[in-house]
Amino acid sequence: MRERHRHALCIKDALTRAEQVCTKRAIRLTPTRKKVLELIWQSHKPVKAYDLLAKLSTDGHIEKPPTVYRALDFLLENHLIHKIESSNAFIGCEIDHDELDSKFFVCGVCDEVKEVYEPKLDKTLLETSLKQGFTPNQTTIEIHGTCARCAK
Amino acid sequence: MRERHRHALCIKDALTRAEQVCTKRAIRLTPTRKKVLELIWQSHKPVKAYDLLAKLSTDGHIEKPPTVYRALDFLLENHLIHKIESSNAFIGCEIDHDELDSKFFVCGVCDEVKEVYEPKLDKTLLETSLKQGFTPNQTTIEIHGTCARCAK
DNA sequence: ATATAGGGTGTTATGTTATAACAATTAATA
DNA sequence: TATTAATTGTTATAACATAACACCCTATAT
Repeated sequence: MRERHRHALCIKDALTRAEQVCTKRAIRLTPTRKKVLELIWQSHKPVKAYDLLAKLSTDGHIEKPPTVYRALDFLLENHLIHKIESSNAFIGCEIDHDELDSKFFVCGVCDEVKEVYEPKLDKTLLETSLKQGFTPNQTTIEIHGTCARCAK
Repeated sequence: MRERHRHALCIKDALTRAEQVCTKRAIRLTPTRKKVLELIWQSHKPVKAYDLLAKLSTDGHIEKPPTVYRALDFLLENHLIHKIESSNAFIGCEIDHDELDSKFFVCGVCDEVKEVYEPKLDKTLLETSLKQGFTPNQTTIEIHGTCARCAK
């Protein structure tokens, strides 16, 4: 957890934003979807689908894969979470952005992921694309390394 | 296939480079590893591990997953191929570069992937990292969209 | 030439990640 | 309140990847 980081607020904010987005788009944040989003937001580390599945399951009832993958698909489509492709795991969306520009720093020591907003990088990416005659519509930008805290 | 693109030369060049790299590093490009590299280089589209496995198998003999994954691991470690994380597939390395800076354009129409060398993008990525206090050691940069030919 | 150490391969089994297909239920709407 | 569209439940399986151990080459040192 970051110093001076009140994570409970992160979770609360994320859920509030999700509610707003869903209301605005007239789509439903059903209990399962909300629960999955909450579970993902328990930390800033990406979460695996089958770990979510385990957490959704109780003594009495074991959830099956489609339950969690459907919730994940919904949350992904609505940009409430992202998938970290290089680790097959999911993380809450921290930023209000369009589809193109998700960029993640993945720390190999603490496993936390930070999503950044960086127009300059977007600009360079777009320029590079245009130079190739390429029309981008979705990017996977995942930078693995060591975060500032872990480097100390 | 690109216009004026003699793909047989691509394959030949790739294999020649691989031989050179292996000689230089005193490592062995065994028949299986070479065959896998050749199969990957059959096109500029990323290839799935189990498709390689099928191609390695003959009427008389079915190869098993470890055979192909070991060859892939070897080729990845020596930067002779890359993994496209967002599609769980593998592609020949087109560029002489250090570990940090693989960047791919993935066309959603023809499925071809182009690896680019773009120091300016590296520079911006590094600046963005430093701004976060982040020490990068490996990047996943995969831009999905439509390539120039397919856009016509 | 031959012992041996290390790298490479064969094989079985299993672990991990994700989706197809169809039935049943619930919510929105006419 | 009947209809329809969206959501969920359930079974099965597809797709992707590795662990573990036995065996076999091949390089090298004696």
